[in-house]
Amino acid sequence: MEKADKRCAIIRAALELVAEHGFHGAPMSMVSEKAGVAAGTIYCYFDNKETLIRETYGYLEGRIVETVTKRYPGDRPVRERFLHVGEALIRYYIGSPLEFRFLEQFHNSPFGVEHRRDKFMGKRGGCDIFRELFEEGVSQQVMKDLPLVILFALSFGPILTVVRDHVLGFVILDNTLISRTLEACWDGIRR
Amino acid sequence: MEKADKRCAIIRAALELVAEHGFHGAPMSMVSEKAGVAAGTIYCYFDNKETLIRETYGYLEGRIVETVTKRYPGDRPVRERFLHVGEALIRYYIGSPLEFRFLEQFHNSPFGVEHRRDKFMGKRGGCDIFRELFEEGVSQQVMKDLPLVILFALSFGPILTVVRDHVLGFVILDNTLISRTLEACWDGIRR
Amino acid sequence: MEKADKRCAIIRAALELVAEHGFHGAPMSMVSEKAGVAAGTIYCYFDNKETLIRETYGYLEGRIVETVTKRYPGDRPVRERFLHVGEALIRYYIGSPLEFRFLEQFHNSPFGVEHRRDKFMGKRGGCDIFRELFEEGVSQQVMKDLPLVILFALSFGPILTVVRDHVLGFVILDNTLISRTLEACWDGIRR
Amino acid sequence: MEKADKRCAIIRAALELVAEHGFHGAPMSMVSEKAGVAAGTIYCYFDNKETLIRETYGYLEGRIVETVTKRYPGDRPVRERFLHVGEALIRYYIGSPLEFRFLEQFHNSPFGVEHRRDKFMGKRGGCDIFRELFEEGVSQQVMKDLPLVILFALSFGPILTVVRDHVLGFVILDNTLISRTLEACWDGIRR
DNA sequence: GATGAATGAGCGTTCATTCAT
DNA sequence: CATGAATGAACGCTCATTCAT
Repeated sequence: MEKADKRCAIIRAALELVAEHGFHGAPMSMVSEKAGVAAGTIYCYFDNKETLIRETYGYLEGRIVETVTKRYPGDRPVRERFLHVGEALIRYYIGSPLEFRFLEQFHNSPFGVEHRRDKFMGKRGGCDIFRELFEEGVSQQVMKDLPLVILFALSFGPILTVVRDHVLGFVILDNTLISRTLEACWDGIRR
Repeated sequence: MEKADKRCAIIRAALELVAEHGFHGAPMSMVSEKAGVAAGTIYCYFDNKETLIRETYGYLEGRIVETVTKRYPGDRPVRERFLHVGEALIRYYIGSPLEFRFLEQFHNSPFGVEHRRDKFMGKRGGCDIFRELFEEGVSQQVMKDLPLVILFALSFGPILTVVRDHVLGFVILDNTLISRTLEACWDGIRR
Repeated sequence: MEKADKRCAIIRAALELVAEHGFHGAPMSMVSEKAGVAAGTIYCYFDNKETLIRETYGYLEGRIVETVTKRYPGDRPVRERFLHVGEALIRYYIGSPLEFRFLEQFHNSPFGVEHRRDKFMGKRGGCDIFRELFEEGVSQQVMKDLPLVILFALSFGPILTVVRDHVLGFVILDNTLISRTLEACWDGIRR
Repeated sequence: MEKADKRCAIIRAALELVAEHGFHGAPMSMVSEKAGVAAGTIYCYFDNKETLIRETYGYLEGRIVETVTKRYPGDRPVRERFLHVGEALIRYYIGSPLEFRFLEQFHNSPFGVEHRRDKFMGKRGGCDIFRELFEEGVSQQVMKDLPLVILFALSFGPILTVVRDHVLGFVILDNTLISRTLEACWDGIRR
């Protein structure tokens, strides 16, 4: 196995175990077993468990930014861009339920809170696209004049909840349901 | 100390510790210490840690139902009832950040998922009032004709997100912001 | 087994294992096994390994002070008192080779150095009797006018070395050899 | 890099790390890093960690013998030779605190004890010069008629202790203090 | 019922050593 | 010879749970 492959296998294993059982239900011994490496090998690639989880998160974040950015209609109206972003997110999450569950676990851990705070406090990351979109929406007066945080909540709150319900089998998000849900979100934030 | 008091003290201690440090940051020994009882005593009242956490959750659920039900304007229009429920929830959570944090921890644990599944699959609980409200909203054609799960997501997704942001200090929810947020939620679900 | 007995058994086990194999050759698992308790039990009595070792040291220090103090001829000339102290030390160490080895290990560990520094810097302990003796010796002009540290080295350096040689079997310290060695030490420090 | 250079670099690295952090604070990986070689390379030169430490000790022993032997006034009286040896040792140790700390660590490890035993039991090493000096001192009746081991203890016990105190900063050994200390040692062993 | 000392499986992590390159 | 990624046994320590009192 190549070096990069091994690193990747460890991240995959961590991803899956954390997604299924949470941070504390994913002992390093289990991660190493699932990745097919020895216990100590993980520490050749990651300083400690926290770092492993953070880097797994970073890896996912990259993929999501990629997903959302791809074919982003930067020159279309705000509404259309919003719907694009929402749909990209929902489709990505639905297609990668493990990733989705991992992200939920991460966001709900101390790391996640800290991470959000950092990002919020200015150290931007891939979220700039969201910020720009909403700021433009407000300044063009097509969105309600609410704090960004509230607009985010009105948009991503339902999206994440809806995806969770889908992943848990409480609803099946087909194409029409996805678009109707996103339209409803738009109704929530639009003027 | 009375028997009921002791039981209650244990639940309070569990609540606070889980809220502050998460499930795995709340060892039984710490719970017993905070509750002012011996380590073994907890097991006189609860079979094991899982049960303790579940019952703590049940206790909170009861209080929330109480909160939402109190002064519930059952004879007023759907919109008004929705706003009442939403405001009751937000105010309760904001006034009881510990409870809110506990609930978030619980919902994001394996227990939480299982719990939601049980409730969804028919074993109702205190959520009937929500269900009734939304079913009526749909049948009266004042709400969008979407699955209940989606309407829940459009309503409680933003509410919980917004409260979390408040608790973490990313925004301050004053009276006007609360009502404007709830109006926006209503825009999302109304026809 | 009584509570105090268990604590004592753990200290004995730590003492023996550290004496024989050094700090790092005395894993907690071995200590617990030797003490006849479970691994976790040690932590009911001591915060961590460091504390266990420190308290073991403290226990020994107490016994030594006791030994040296007992029948200490406080009203006799400095020389006589010096010989009493030296002989008490040598006899104690020879009679308790395990204790002696432990002390050597301790003194040579980071803890030991720190401990000496603390004591030296003013936080006195049981060594006051030594300090008094030597200060009086200097002021009465029966000892050389050298810094206390040097006088200590001239006295305890040989004593500890000689005991070590005895314990390792390089020499057998009988009564005459003990007293002749102490006389030689006295020759080293006396005016 | 030459083969001999590499070997030497490894020994230097081991020496420094053991001196600073003790045997167990000097992992092979750290030694290799400090020496500027790969982890596995050490095993081209030394069978295992124990061997590395032993050979590091041997290297130091050689340097010390060299130091003590240089300008050794073999034709001068015993007293003078003793003072030369003592001063050479003290000056060497003080000038090479790392070496001194390593030696202390070594002497206090299981290896050290075994090493002393071997040497004592006949497999002589560089200590012959000491042995000769003291044997001559005794036979000329300028030294006390005590076993060699005791005379060694009376000489080197204080010397090592005094140097340790200097290295730890408890005293500063200037020229006069060195010579006065050595005179005191001589008082201890002389007739 | 209540206690809390005791348990021991399991955790995250380290590091001497190996071996394919 | 030299490399350094990989190994896995062993470490110190935690904590849910038990049970004699």
